Amino acid sequence: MENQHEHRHELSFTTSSGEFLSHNLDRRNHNSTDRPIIKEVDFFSASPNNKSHLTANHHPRDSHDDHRIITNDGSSSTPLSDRPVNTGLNLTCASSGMPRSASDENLDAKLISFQGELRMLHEENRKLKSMLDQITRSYSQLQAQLFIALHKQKFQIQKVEANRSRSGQELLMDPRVSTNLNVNEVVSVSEEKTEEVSVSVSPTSKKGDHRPHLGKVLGKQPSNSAEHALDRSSQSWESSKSPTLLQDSKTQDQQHADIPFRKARISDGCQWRKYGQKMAKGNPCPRAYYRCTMAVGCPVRKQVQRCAEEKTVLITTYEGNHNHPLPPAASAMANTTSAAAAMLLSGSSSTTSKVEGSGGGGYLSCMPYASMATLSASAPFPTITLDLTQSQIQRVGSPAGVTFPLPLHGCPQQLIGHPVFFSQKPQAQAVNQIQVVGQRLQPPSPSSSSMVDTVSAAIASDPNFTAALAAAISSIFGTSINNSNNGGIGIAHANANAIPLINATSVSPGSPQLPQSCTTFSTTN
DNA sequence: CGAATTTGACCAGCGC
DNA sequence: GCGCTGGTCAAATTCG
Repeated sequence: MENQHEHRHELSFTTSSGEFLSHNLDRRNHNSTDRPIIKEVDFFSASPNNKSHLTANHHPRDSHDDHRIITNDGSSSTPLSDRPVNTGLNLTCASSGMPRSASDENLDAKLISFQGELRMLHEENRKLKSMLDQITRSYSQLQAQLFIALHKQKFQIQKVEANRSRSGQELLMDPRVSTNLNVNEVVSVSEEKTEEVSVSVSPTSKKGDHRPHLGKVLGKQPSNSAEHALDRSSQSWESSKSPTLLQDSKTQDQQHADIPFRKARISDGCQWRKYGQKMAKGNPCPRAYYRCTMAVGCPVRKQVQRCAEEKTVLITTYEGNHNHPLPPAASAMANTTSAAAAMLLSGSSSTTSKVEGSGGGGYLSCMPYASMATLSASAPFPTITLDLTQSQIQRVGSPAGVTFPLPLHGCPQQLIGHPVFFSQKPQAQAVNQIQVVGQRLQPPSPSSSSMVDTVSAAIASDPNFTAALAAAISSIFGTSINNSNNGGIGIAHANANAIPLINATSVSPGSPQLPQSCTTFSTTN
């Protein structure tokens, strides 16, 4: 009977509803006299050679394939109906006194019935496992959102209390205070949408430095983490807070420094060194300037700035061409980006309708994934691409993950030169720009249609994309897009998943690489 | 202590 | 010419 337990245990283990399966096994066992369960399990021995072992003397350990049928590893599962199985149930029915042939037929019918039942169980097992996975994911997401919500609530309460406790005389004595308060309000609004600062900041004990440091919680950040820098930039704003507020926020940060939630950090695969930061006109968020440091003298630079309209959108503008090979891991994502852009090239009207129908950023802050719309703001005309990196983006709550950069080495030729991918600085390359504008009106080549369809389907199922696109277009055109649904809790991580959409292949062979620029819009949820 | 980041200063382009 | 804005530099600061 020890073997019996062993089998039952494994069956239960491989079934999401182990209790249910065990129940069925017990029931079947009762129907088959006192024969050990082992022999019933052996019905489904995977190897035809085991047919000879399907006897009452067969030891279950002799047929490991029995377990393989219903292991969690679906790849090793073998269809039961594909092999003739000697059920051995004649032993259980031998006492019936039926003729041998009739008994065999009866057993065959039973066997078919059992096989069908097992298949059903198998299918149910698979469904239950998928359900369990989904539930687990949802649980993680909800847990993360709960942490964020609690943290935000506490933070806001403490901030209100801090504001109340401050004396009006203090406000009058230091003219910087009022100004800083305004800044704080702006920062607060930003935090309301992204929770960037509130989620994972931790205090620093260094003298005179009241800025919380993400790195202490998130671990060492790669130098190419643009959003990290932006986070720190946002925290730099907070460095201008009054000491009272700083003290409060510091306390708050200390209280939540041990929050298990970690933001997913996305890099674009290149190494960037920040060389400047400026406050841009019309945007309360600072613009950060980065230089590619993957190779000496690489002229590529990028600017990262949060969208003024939608703080969850990161605007990353690339300029120049890399003079070095880019990480190979980025090629897959680059292809995806190219395909996605091809979709957009296929028809802007459908894209627009999707944006309008998406309800703005309603989903933007609710989804655990990020997608990316890409615009070019540096060109005299708005251009749009997108990045479907969401499949590679780490889920919130999972260990810090990194996606890889996507140089457009694999960019389809029909995309090269199109303004969506290839916008040049007007003041620098006026002639080339005219060519670009001419290409702008050209439809995509038919060869891209299948890819377009594929990507279109993927995009259609991604509300994040439409939300990002809505914010991007809103930023560019200044149109108001309905954001009434944008009340969800955002998962705090910014995707500076900037994608260099420009590649040397976009320049005719032999010609010098001209400075090029492209702006990407990435959602940060 | 080295590397990366921050940040004020400086410079250039552009419009008035 | 002046002011505004964006981009870059480089010393100071921070961090591991």
